[in-house]
Amino acid sequence: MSVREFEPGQYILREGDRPRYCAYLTDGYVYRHKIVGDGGRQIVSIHVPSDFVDVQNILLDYADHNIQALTATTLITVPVDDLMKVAMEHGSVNRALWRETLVEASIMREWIANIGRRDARSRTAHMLCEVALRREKAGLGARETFDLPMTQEQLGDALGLTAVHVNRTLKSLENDGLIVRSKRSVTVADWNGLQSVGDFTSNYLHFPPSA
Amino acid sequence: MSVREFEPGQYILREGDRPRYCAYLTDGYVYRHKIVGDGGRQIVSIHVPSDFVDVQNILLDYADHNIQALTATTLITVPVDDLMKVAMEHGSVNRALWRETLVEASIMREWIANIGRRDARSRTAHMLCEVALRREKAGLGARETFDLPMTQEQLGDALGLTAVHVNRTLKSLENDGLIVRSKRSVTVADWNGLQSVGDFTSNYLHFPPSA
DNA sequence: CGCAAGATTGAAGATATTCAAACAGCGTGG
DNA sequence: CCACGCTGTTTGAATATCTTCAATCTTGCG
Repeated sequence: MSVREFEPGQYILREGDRPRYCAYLTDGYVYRHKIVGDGGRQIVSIHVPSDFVDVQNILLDYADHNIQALTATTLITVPVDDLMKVAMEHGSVNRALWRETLVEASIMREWIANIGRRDARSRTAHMLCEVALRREKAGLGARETFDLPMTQEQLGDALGLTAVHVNRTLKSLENDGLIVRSKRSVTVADWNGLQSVGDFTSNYLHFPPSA
Repeated sequence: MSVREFEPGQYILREGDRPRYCAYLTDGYVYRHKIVGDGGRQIVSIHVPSDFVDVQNILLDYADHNIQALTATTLITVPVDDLMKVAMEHGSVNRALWRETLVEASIMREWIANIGRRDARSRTAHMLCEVALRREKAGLGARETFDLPMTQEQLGDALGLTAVHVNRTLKSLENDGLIVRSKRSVTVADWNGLQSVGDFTSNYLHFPPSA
């Protein structure tokens, strides 16, 4: 295995590529996205440190989506074949990796519901809650304060909205005292309120039962 | 393992339940869905015979979504523990099951993109193409003709639309000669056209290379 | 300083929803 | 056999939400 650094915006894997490495994210944000016919882009997942970002492709012959660095990131990469070998020899590794992909799938289901059935305000609040909580659980600081290094364009691509509408939505959340923005960092001013607006519960994240 | 029959609408697993069985679908349609705060429902996947419908929950402690029979269905169920035991002892079973969950995850990514970035017409066409092709690959007949036993309400829940809008959208596709409807079955009148409107390519389904 | 990328705002327009009503198909019971 | 009721479909009109277009403003940075 080896440590690799990526620049903001740099592609880690492109759609159609054959995955060779599996990567564990130690620092920075990474996201996956797909491009649709009219040129639109949809971000399908966001990753925080301690996520595996390429197990999804481990058993598939080619990538069905792009993986890109959002910020400067550090990844630990392991050749797919080696990882599979270890997984096959050690049931616990196998189960852990598999479980990771299942949790990811659960998050994707929630995204489908979020994008399909919640309006812009609720949808945006929901996603802020998710990122906040996943960062907190990864030991990256309290849920109330975190850097959200995404442009409004990128947020729109993640939420199925336009950048303009994201702007108005964030403003609305801020006006209601739910969040505070300064530059590109977000502070949750009212966690319960945000959670309520976002119709958010953390069940789907399948956090292991805390000790 | 045992064979179980379900009535249309019957729940196979409910959100919050502890999954005990893993099921292989031999006959009928099954779908998964989540309920959001305002009572809205979002279908997050549709299953055709030859799909495993409960591997997603196999390593998770409780179900994060509901699984429901769309039509009368036949499932072969295997206790989760037994299946895991077999998977741990046989690498090929392990890989096959895992791969199945990864393909499902890929389909969910496409759904996110479909709902997030395509308009109603394109979105609807895309889903028709997906179901048509998955049925065909499962040996259930040519892609051009298949029963679509979903109500427009259910279609709406799958597409993130209202039933009313689904109705207008289907009419529009029919008026353009892309599909023909009679009762609740759909015929694809112009596969290439539908595929084009739906911005559909089958890459994300990860069909094994045909012999 | 001056550029470039991103954020913000307004106005107009498109897309989808909501509400309401009418209609069709189908199984049940008289 | 037909009436009834139920579920689902279809249609229209009004409305809400989100997008598009375009301009202005802000911020970071060479």
